[in-house]
Amino acid sequence: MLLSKACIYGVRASLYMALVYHKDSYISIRDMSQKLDISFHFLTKILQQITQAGLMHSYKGPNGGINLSKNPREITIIEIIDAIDGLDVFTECVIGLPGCGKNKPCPLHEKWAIARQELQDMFENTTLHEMAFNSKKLNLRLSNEFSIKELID
Amino acid sequence: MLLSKACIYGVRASLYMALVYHKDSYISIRDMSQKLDISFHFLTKILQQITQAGLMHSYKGPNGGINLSKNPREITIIEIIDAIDGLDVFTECVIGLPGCGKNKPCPLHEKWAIARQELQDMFENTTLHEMAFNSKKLNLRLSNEFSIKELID
DNA sequence: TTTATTAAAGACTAATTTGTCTTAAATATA
DNA sequence: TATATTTAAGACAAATTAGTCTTTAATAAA
Ligand code: SF4
Ligand code: SF4
Repeated sequence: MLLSKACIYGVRASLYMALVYHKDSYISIRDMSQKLDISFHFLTKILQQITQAGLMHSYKGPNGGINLSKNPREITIIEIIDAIDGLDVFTECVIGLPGCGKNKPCPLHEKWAIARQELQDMFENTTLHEMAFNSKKLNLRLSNEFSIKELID
Repeated sequence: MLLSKACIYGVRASLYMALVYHKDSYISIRDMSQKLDISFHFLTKILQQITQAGLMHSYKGPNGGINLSKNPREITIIEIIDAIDGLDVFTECVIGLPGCGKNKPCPLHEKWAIARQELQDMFENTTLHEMAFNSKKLNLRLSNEFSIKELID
């Protein structure tokens, strides 16, 4: 698995937030966890990491919740990944050898270095807005249970 | 991490086997575990999986060990990965959504489907021989401790 | 035939990741 | 102020992955 479960849930939640984005209102974690079929408490902890990384804001109390700290056009997927798994996967050796770099590269280096860069580019160049826009256009699914149209109604 | 530790160790061991490949002699797991700095017992279990997948043969008793069941020119890295982690990473959704495919693809689909195919191609098109050949040519390292030249002497 | 060497098998432990639960703190509103 | 709602924090448990150890089986060679 390229990304951990926690990271995957973080990306899904971020995408949901982009779908229902309104600059000045908060999304309840409880509500989101039900819509995305993710454990409420687990999701809470994941969102705390994302919040602590500055990508979202939280607000306690009635009508509180989470919102994106900037426009979804300005948030890329790699920022979510960085907040949860970190970016090691984009710098480390695919067969786990130490000292990855130009000095003593492992045998797979030439190919892997290209592939991991492409993966990094993919996550760097995909914004939450772009994902949300395509999702709505095609009525894709963010969970087994609900289609996007059902989620944003 | 794209590949599990077990899988990574399996690939390193396979590469070592290709480096010292002689059609008719066996490599001791104990010796290999020391040269590659991998736990002997853990490596034994990993090699059992690879052996059971038919990629290597084992032989008990004095001067026994493991050897490749075909020429390293005919073994690709993906065969090792398949024997240990399986190939799910090359077919599944990057954000873990069920039902990956044309019916209800996730928002990242277009980019991820290309990237994961490239990764699969990379592992399918890299043979143990190719890795070993490049490794020897450049005197790369398979472990922290020893350079290739030290390993095959 | 006895002994030493080697892999196979499986029980066991440790570490990490994933997930659950309880309590505390902040906030809105009655 | 009292109550309900919501996130924060952290203890705890379950599941998975990683790693260790012991015993058994096969084989070579003395
Ligand atoms: S492939 Fe190499 S340089 Fe690339 S990662 Fe492996 S060791 Fe490092
Ligand atoms: S990206 Fe899509 S189609 Fe591709 S994997 Fe995700 S759900 Fe499946």
